[in-house]
Amino acid sequence: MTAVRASVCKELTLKDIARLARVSVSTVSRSLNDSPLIPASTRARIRKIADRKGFEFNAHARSLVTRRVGTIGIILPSDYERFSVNLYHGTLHNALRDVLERSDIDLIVAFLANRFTGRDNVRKLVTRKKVDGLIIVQPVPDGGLVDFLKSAGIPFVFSHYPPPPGCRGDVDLIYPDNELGGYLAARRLLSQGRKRIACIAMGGSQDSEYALRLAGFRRGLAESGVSEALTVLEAQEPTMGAGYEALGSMGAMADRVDGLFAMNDLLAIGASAALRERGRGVPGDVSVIGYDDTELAASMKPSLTTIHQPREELSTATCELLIDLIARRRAGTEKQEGRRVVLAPTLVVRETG
Amino acid sequence: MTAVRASVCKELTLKDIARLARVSVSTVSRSLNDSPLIPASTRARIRKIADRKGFEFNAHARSLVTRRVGTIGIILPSDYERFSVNLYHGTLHNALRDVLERSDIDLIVAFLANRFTGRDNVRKLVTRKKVDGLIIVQPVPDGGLVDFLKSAGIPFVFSHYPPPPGCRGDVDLIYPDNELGGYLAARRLLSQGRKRIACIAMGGSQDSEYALRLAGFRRGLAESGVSEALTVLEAQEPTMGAGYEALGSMGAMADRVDGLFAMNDLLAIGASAALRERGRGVPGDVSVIGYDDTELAASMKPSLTTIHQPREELSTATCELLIDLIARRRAGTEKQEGRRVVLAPTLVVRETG
DNA sequence: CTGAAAGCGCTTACAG
DNA sequence: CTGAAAGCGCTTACAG
Repeated sequence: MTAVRASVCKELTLKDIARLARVSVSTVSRSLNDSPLIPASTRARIRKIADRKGFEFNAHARSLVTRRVGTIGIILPSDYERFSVNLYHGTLHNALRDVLERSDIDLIVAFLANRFTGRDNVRKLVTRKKVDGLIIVQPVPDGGLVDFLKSAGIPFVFSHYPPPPGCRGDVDLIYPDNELGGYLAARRLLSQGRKRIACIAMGGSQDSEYALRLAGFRRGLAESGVSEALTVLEAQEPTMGAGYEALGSMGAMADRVDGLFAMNDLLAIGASAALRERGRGVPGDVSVIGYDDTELAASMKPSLTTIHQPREELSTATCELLIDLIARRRAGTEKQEGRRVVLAPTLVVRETG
Repeated sequence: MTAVRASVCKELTLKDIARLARVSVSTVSRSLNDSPLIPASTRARIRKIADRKGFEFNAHARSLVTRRVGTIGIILPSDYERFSVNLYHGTLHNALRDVLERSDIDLIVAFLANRFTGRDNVRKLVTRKKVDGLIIVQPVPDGGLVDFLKSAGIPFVFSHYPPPPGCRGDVDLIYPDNELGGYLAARRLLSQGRKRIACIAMGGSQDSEYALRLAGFRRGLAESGVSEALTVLEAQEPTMGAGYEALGSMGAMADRVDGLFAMNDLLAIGASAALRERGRGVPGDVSVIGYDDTELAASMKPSLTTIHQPREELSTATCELLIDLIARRRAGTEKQEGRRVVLAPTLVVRETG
């Protein structure tokens, strides 16, 4: 312990500043916290001394009494590190970080459970009081997690994933309108006069994101009575390779199709490569539309027309809601629950469709 | 305050556990910290009670006295969110998180400075005592940052970026051998009998990563006396678009070149697209090699031969060193300084070269 | 407006 | 082996 102390130059505390300013620690504390009790001139004088010395509050001492840390937790989707997931969620995560940074809030990043020890990270972070609130980028889980969060009284917001079927009504969710996204894709293909349309859905997946996109796409086609013509291909995973395979599995039908909607950008890119290999031009012969508007979409040659996920609004709305919930909790204000904020995606027209 | 308390079910403290176990808080504290002072049977009994109640230490109270939090900070490169940077650094960051997760260490992620308020995040995190150590994924900076970290006595490791020219010798750096990577690329092209070789360098950049790769590439060519034949193209930024442009800028020479090394995967992919558009087959007419082995490299059609960055070793070595430094600091053990751990990249042969 | 004092929930000499 | 007590660095009634 003494060795540690020795190696550390100056562990500045309120007491030190108080001594320098010839006032009590109470006054320093109030001054640096901008208490109206202290005259502005005194505040300024003390602030100057603190700044000159590079003083910062010890976050632990402070949190112990104020019961807040200035850190929030972000829970990443469990498959965050898969390329196909990371491509979209990485940018969503960046957007969340941007918004939080604006409010000068620190950010602890974790998965729902530790992937090696299996520990429940959420309970750990919450019970140890390491976070003031949580942004959970995961579908609302069935188990007791939500009950735990509620009983712990910690603010939390679910972001990105639509409510699963039978989702409890007492949690706050913010997510993009996947159905609308699919619908926009259909309208676009139809507006280009495409008739023989295929789409690449995510095979065997219960994942409602993709299911909703497909439903919206179907609705769009149905409005123009084209739905009969729809060929649905099933991809095994949301990757370029799977998109390439899916297109290949069409066989000769691939030579007739003139419009293609893929459930994400990677599938669309893979399918486009397969189309080109068959001698079918994109967008000359076939219009191709992806989903997500990942950064790849803009840089591909030809660049990919796609459905833009409202990342910015999603991040902003999520953080603002959480920050509001944290403030309300501190104020003791009763908070309403069960918000459903649904954000609209947009069509981004580029070269492929 | 009372309102807050009311909404919270049970704020379990050591005292509560002590009451339940009919012992003192000292005994509970020692038991849960596995102190050998307490007989194993007592420890087990108390541990069981704590677990049943879902007790966890209040991290703030604990840190206040132990002077450690169980959180480390990762400082991201300032251009982390650019696609070209994120593609590699996102996976490096994931790898770092994996290693830390294994040790059950929490992780606060930040940039060197807050991009909105301009605040120095490192000083903030360190002075407020929010982190036990720092992994800095940034070139060693000139300013007083390092001096500050040293005077604060906080352990830190610079990861990924090679030491800039004139870098101070008293900091620990772990990074891949970029020169070797370039060399490997040259050897590969030569082994394929390629003679008319071009490379896409990063234009106008002082960035030594790219400079070193180019130097290694030159060395490789020189060994076979082919260096005269080298055409160096300058890209403006490390993107697909820039790679495409760079290749285009070769004009008719593009029809003669038979080997191409690009300073990263995106440049290679963009250049390959341009080559194909000119009717030059990859790898039939031209062998193409990228750098980084980003996840895109494996999924492209044709898949990209590239230099694999030793992300895993880099992450492991970085975290292990930092964890060791933190332990030594606590133990008061004198630590050596100025380590330079250089990791070897490897050639990953795929379809393009 | 200002300060002395209690207290947040832990750990750890110190005394038994 | 066990516990009472001091102390980590803050905030905040409370009293002036």
